[in-house]
Amino acid sequence: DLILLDIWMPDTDGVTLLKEWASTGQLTMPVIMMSGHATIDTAVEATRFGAMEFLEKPIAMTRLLTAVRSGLERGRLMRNVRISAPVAPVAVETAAPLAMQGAIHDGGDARRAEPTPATEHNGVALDQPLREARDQFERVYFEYHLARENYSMTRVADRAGLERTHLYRKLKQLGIELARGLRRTERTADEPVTALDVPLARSESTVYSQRNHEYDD
Amino acid sequence: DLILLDIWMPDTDGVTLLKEWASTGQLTMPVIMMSGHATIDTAVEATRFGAMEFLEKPIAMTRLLTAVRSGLERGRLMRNVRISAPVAPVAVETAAPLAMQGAIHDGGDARRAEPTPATEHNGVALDQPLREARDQFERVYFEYHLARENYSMTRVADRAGLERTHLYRKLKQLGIELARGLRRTERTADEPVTALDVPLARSESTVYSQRNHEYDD
DNA sequence: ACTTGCAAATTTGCAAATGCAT
DNA sequence: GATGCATTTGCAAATTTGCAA
Repeated sequence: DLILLDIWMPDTDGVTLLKEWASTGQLTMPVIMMSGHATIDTAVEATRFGAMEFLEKPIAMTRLLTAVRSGLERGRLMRNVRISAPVAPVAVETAAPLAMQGAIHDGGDARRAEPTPATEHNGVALDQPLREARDQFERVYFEYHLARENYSMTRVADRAGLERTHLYRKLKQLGIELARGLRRTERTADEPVTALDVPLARSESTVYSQRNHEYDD
Repeated sequence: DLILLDIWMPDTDGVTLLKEWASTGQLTMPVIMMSGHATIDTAVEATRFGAMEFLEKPIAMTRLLTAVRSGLERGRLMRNVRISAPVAPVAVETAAPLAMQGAIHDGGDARRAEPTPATEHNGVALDQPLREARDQFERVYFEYHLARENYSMTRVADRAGLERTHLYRKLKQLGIELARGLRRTERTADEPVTALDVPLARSESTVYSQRNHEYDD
C-alpha cells in the first residue's frame, strides 16, 4: 500500500490533500509526490507533511521504481511500528532518518493499538519466516549505518565488519538503493546519481542470488 | 540560538553538513537553509534531515524575519521538551522482553545519554558488526517463537520456515538452550508469551560452526 | 525428540575488471 | 593518457540449510 500523489489535480492540489490527511491522522501509508511544475516551497511543504519522496516530472522510470520499492518497504515498517512522529513542522530527524519517518500521526488518537504486538521487534515483524524477518532486520541495520556514515561504503563496510565489495552485493540483494546519498555534494537535479540509477531498479534477473522461489510444502 | 545554513559553501555543502549533524545527534537547534541555486531534491533532502525552512535567494527580508522568529520560538520549545527522539520512533516493547541479553553495549562511545541513543533499535544494538547484530536479532526471533509455541520445535520450525532438524543446529549455534521441561504444558499458541525468563545458556563448546576465530589480517 | 552425515544452496572474502572523474 | 577511487564480477572457500538416516 502506497500512495502516488500528483500535485496538479482537477479539484484540489496534492499538497492540500496531503495536509488534510496528515491533520486527520489518515496518513497511514507512504506517500510519494509527483509533479511537473513544483516550486521548492511546495516540495518542502510536502516533505514536511509526511511525503516520502518528491519526484519531478519527467520522472525516470528507475527512480520511480526505486521510490516505490522503498516506499513499500517503509510501509511495511510503518505498519509494524506505531510511529507518532511530530505533526506539523517539528521534525528533527536525528539519526536513522531513512529507517522510517513519515506517518505523521495526529497525536492523541492512536486507538488502533493492538493488544499484543509482540509480533515485532526492532520495527521488524517477528511473525514471519526467519529469512524474511532477518532480511528486514538487515535492511534496518544497513539503512541505519548508511545514514550514519553518510553513505560512505568504506566506513559502513568497516562498521559492519564486511568486505566493502560484499557490502554492495548485500545492499543490492536487500533492495537498498544508494541513490539517495549524495555522498559527495549536491549534484542531483537533472542528473540524479550517475551509475547507481540503473542496476537494481529493473534487472531482477541479475540479482546475484535467487532465493525467492515459493517453497511449496 | 538558531542556524542559518547556506548550501553553497567553500568546503562542504549545507546539506551534507546538516546530515552530519543529524546523524551525530548534534542537531540541537533549528536550522534554516538558504540557497540561491537549489533543486527540489536538495530542498526535500534538507527538510527530511531536519531543516526547518528552506529559503531561496533572493530572500525577502520579511520572510527571513518570519522564519527566524518562528525558528527561535521553536528553539525555545525544543529546549524545553528536550525534543526526545522524534525519529527512531520504534517503541513497541510490550511482549518481547527477552530482547537484549547477550552482552550488548560495550564501552564504545555510548556515553552520551542523550535523547537518541540510536545505537540500538529496540533491543538489538545496531552498532556492532553485522554478524553479531544479526545473531542477536535471531536470538530474539527464536526466543520469541519458542515461547510463543511453547517450545514445540515442530511448530517453531514451521513458523520460521526452517527444517526442524536445522532448527536444532541453529539454536545450538546461537546458544539458546531449550532444556526447559515445559514443552509439554497444555497450552496453545494464542496465549501470550509466558516463560520468557529462561536464561540463555551458552555452550560455546558445542557450537557447531566455528566462526569466532580471530581474523588476523 | 534430538543428532549426524552429506550434498546442494548461499554467503563471504579476495583479486581482478570496469567505470568515472580529476 | 595517467591516476585514484567507487562499483562490479569471477571464483573458491566457508557457512547454512534440507533431507535421509
